[in-house]
Amino acid sequence: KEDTEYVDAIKDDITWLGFKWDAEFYASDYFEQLYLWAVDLIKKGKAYVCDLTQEEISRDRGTPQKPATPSPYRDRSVAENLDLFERMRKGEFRDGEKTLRAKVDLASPNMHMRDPVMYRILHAEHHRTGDKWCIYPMYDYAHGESDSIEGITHSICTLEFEVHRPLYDWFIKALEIHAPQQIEFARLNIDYTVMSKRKLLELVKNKYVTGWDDPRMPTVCGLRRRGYTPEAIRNFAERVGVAKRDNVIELSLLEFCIREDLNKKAARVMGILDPLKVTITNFPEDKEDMLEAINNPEDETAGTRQVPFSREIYIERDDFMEDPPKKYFRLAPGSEVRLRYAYLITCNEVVKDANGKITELRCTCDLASRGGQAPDGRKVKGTIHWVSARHAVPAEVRLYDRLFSVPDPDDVPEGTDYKDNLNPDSLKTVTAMVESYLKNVKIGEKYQFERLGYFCVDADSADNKLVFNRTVTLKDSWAKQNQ
RNA sequence: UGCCCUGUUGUGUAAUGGUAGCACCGCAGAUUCUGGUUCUGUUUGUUCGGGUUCGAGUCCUGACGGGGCAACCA
Repeated sequence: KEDTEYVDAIKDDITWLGFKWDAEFYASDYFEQLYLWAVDLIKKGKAYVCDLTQEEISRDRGTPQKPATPSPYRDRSVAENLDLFERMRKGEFRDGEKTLRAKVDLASPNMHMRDPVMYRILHAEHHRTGDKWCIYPMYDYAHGESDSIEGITHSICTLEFEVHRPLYDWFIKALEIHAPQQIEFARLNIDYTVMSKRKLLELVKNKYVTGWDDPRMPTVCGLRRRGYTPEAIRNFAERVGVAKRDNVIELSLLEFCIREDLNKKAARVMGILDPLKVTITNFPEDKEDMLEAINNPEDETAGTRQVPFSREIYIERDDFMEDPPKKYFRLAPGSEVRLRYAYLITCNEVVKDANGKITELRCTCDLASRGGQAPDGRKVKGTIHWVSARHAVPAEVRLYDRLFSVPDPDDVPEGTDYKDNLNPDSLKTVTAMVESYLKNVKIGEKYQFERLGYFCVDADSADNKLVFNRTVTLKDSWAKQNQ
């Protein structure tokens, strides 16, 4: 019954990724044919009704080295099997009382060949067939036969079904029907990331994350909300390739793909995640200067915008150091930097509170450097981003980190639950000051906050509140050499 | 101690029996009003041992490593 919820979600994801499908098929549409074929197998002496319980079947299955012990019902007559199977369908038995089993090979080293169950009794409502059926085919029986009905030539699935292929082929051959070919490939893994649906479901159920579309989830809808684009994901998949060997892809490849795409598309914008007030002492109190900023240097057609500048601005706290190391290009006492698109400023005074925390910088600017270029042609190495204090608007910004704090969440030390390694700092929310230009953004739009990273307007930003999810940080060679 | 799958740079993926290539990562430079982008250069690889061959990542053989399999789940 809840099946449709997942089916619909998958359809949404596929559509969003940019794919279409010709037609939809449901295994349940084939229940009648599957039933007829099962009868056919009974008649051929290749299937029988078994009264053993689940536990008994499991107990008698043997081990890879030791053959299974035959079910006492294995040699029932065709007539009796036919009668019993029909009565199973009619609902004369309770759940689990009987099964239909294929008569294959009890000594096979492949456990799936040891008389697998084809049908079990389940008095349950089906989301498509309602209460028409009380016996349902098992995956191994339904899979190949459905493929055959649909005229499939190549049936692609993941590696864990490799051992099922002999059985897949066995049913097709026994039924003498069109033979599709099953081909397996390795699933995609990403380092530091849980990909198991079972485990992700637990994270959702137990509210470790806000839902399947939590921006930290490695789901399509999660990536989407995080700001990943279909193009980037498709590109990623293409670069990863398909093969049969197990793989673990480095997260950096995914990040490369999204940066590559967003670099071309995302409008540049200025925002300050951790504001530090700067007063330009020689800038008139009431003056408002409008400066021209380029929206996207990678895309001429994106045009320009006007950015207001005034006496009081905010800069990133990281962009000032009182006692800078050798190669620090940004603001420091006595040093000069460029405020992007605005003026060259020099820091003269550092104001601190009682605890010694820096609360304000007092700077002077070169009024002749309006636009960012000094008339005398002198060069400054550093250019930092800023926002006019008077004009800036607050925004909630969510910074995401890896959900897990171990290299491989699927390979945690013995005895620990993988959830014990959840990273408590995987979500950090800060109040940022962003340029007023962002007041009218739409949900889903992507921006690059200059020097900070790519951000996506979140679906939560309803009631006039600006909410951004950080998609991915910019590459930062300075941070790297200083870690 | 059964059967199946699989071993190519740090990662992923190519190479009719004929120069081991591509991308990411890393490193080094150049350009730059984003320490971004772009551009250039660059380190590192066929798991091991036999065999066939003029020639083996590729074929044969033996070992070793990794993964999977014993649900009335899919």
